[in-house]
Amino acid sequence: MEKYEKYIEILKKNGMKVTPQRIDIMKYLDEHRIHPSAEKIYSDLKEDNPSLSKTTVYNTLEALSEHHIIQILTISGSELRYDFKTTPHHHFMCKKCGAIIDIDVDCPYLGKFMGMGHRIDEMHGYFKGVCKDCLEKEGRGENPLKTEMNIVSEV
Amino acid sequence: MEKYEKYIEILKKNGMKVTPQRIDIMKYLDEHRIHPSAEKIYSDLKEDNPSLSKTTVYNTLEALSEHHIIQILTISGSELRYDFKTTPHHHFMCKKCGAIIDIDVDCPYLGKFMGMGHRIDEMHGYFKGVCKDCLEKEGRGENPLKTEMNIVSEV
DNA sequence: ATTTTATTTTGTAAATATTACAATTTGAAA
DNA sequence: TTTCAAATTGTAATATTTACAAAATAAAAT
Ligand SMILES: [Mn+2]
Ligand SMILES: [Mn+2]
Ligand SMILES: [Zn+2]
Ligand SMILES: [Zn+2]
Repeated sequence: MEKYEKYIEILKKNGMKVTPQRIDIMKYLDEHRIHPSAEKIYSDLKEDNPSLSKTTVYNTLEALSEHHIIQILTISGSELRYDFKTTPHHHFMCKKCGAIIDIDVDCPYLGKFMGMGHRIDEMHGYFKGVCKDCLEKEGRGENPLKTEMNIVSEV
Repeated sequence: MEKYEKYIEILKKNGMKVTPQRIDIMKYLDEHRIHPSAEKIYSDLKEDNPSLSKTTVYNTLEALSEHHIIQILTISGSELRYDFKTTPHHHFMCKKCGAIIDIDVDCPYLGKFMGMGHRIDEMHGYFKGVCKDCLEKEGRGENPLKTEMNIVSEV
């Protein structure tokens, strides 16, 4: 795995200095599409680079997101999660196991919102519930949404 | 303003004890549809009830959300915001002034997601940008989304 | 109306995530 | 090679949320 060129390219294209920490963090996000937290990125990368600072992780994530190289997900509510993929897509979070997975659809409402006069910079579609794997382990249980809206299709 | 009956009804219907603090918090959320934070609810209500505890605010918000009397928004990323309205709708947050406003649309993807085998309990549509008012004060500026996807309609 | 009891409220302390800051290091331009 | 703005590091501070135990109280039982 010696493919750093990809990340160096991206950094240079954005006028950012190329540092080993930035390359490591980008590579980690690119190869771990689980939308990890800053803490997970830090603790995993620290194994191979013990001098890595948590502040560097936060600084880097902030810088990358400002350049739209990564996007920040607020789906969890307790910690920010980071996504190497910046093209619009939705996310599902399992409240049992914490997994966050991509849902590849694009939102049909963007045009409508633009017409309201606001400037839209980001859009996030978040769904929360219990994932297929967890359901198979623990049973399907109740679906709170069903009581409050009409479900289009049931599995 | 002596309409506590509404909130008492809701609490009783959900098998929750009726307390003045819970009534105050529900009434506040019902009458302040700005999706306030726990801190804002606390500091505003504390003026009329100086013995109110912040823990009570958090406990109450947690209890109300578990009974689906309110919903929790993770749109901000730095603090949770609370919404008395629980029927599905989207939100827009202005990154300049912090305002969060309702967008009344419903998501056409719910059926598709259900078909994937996950149990969906919540859905959140979050849009972020700069609101109309802030734009009029400070100019429209750049729209980062425009570079990454095709905008359907521009104002 | 009084007693009883499980629940709620309260205040403080602890936990967690994130940011601020100053000293040191370093990437890259000169 | 020298220079220097920018990045990294470690620590301290901040902010939000949760844990916990004692006191208060809503509501059920008497
Ligand atoms: Mn994603
Ligand atoms: Mn709302
Ligand atoms: Zn799961
Ligand atoms: Zn605004």
